Amino acid sequence: MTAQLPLRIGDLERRGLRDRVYDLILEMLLEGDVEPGSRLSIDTLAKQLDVSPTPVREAMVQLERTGLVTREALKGYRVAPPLGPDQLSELFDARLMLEVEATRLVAPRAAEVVDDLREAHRRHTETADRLVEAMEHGGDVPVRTTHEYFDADSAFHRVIFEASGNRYLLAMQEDLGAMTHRLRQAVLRGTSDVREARMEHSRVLDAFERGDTEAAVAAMRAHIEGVRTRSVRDEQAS
Amino acid sequence: MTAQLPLRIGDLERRGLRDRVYDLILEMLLEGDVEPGSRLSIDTLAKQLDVSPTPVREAMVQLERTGLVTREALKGYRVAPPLGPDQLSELFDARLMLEVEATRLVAPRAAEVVDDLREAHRRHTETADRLVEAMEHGGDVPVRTTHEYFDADSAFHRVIFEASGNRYLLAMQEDLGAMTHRLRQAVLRGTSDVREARMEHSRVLDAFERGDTEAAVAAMRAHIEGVRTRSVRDEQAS
DNA sequence: TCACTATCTTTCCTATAGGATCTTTTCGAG
DNA sequence: CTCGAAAAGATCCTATAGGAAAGATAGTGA
Repeated sequence: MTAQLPLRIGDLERRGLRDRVYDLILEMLLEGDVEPGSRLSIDTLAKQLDVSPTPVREAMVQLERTGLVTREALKGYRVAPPLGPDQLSELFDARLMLEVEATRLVAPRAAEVVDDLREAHRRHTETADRLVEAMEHGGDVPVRTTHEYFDADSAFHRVIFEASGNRYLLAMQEDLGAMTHRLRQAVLRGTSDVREARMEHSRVLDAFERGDTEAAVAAMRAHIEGVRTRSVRDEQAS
Repeated sequence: MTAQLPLRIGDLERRGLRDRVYDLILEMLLEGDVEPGSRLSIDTLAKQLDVSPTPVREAMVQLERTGLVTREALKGYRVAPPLGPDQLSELFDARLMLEVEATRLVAPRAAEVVDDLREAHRRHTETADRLVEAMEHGGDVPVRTTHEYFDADSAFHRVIFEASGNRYLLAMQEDLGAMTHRLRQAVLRGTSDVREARMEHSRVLDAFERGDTEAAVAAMRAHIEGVRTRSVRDEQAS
């Protein structure tokens, strides 16, 4: 986050070229400026990033597991098609299960995480305000602003999963994270969505501060269902 | 399953060398004849399988995601260490969540799956009987017998997940599947374990046949908790 | 005897090259 | 003009080779 990350690599910073290539391609995909269904040529990507095909190939295997790209043997990789209605429904069912379970695990030890959660919520509110302002101001919303908002949103949920102390739950959440992220940027339409999300997060935080486990679970459930409702609505609108 | 699968490859059967290499290494790991913590050299594996390092490397990336192998950048891959007590606990928490949720999703449509479930249970019972007989007979139990038993066990649970109609749930279950499998073979000690597991499966099937959702969920929960109890007991015994 | 260093070996990691396969384009026949 | 087939191009896939880093071993000094 210095000034403007170059697409070239050049210096491998002590953790393998494969991981850097993975990050770059992931960012490219999440940025959203690639057409779903379009081909992702190994050789082309390798030339663009100025590396050999081997690390690109490894990164693609990793990406395949996230569901962001699809692979057909001997035919290459493609950007995954957008989520259909049924896929959307399944995704939210799975996410609801995960978030509820994580909340239920963490809430009894609410005191240990409430500080981190409050800080995450503060950041989320801050970025949300900035985003709403930018949207109301008219014109194009800076990519950076939406990016920060999404990051803050993810961070809020991640606080809970990391505190759950269950590495498998965390891994599952991160697996779904990529899909969820892709969904988010496709959805975000009006300022009301942002306001509602902020309010729902606030209710979760309140329940944690009061140490009320059942209320926390209920609030989290309501939040995920809220996201689902808004997503489906925007899906149908388009 | 013709007669004796050769370690060499030779003919690539229309789905990429990478996938075949993955299957072979996976089987080798699940077979259990590799020491946890031992190194998995890319080049050595490539020579053993008579392929180049590239497809081996891709397969390892895939295996890394399953948790069966660990990777340290610039240091190579290792067979994952055995599950510690806390890891065991987390694994069962996660699996309990998944199995309960899947059961809850499927049970209302029990009629659609009860046939498959009954058949899976029949196979499980059959292999269990064979395994118990072999164990009581004394001497070494054939690898094939235990393998068939584990497969039948997995298949029983898979019926439910596939019927859930949620691809993310299924994917999560398969992710945990590798760890679960590794656990199983480390645990299996007495014939009572097999009998208890068979009984618990039977109760799940009964509840499905009666169309009683809550009973099915309770039976599944009891089953997973039973496996957990037996695993922890055997863990402490060793 | 112990600790430290330098060298050597092993292994990972990346790059380049060539064979096999799929896609596209072009040409010809109906 | 439409359809089918063949050839050219692009791409995936695998193999081989070489540079770089980590680990092991032997040797020297305190």
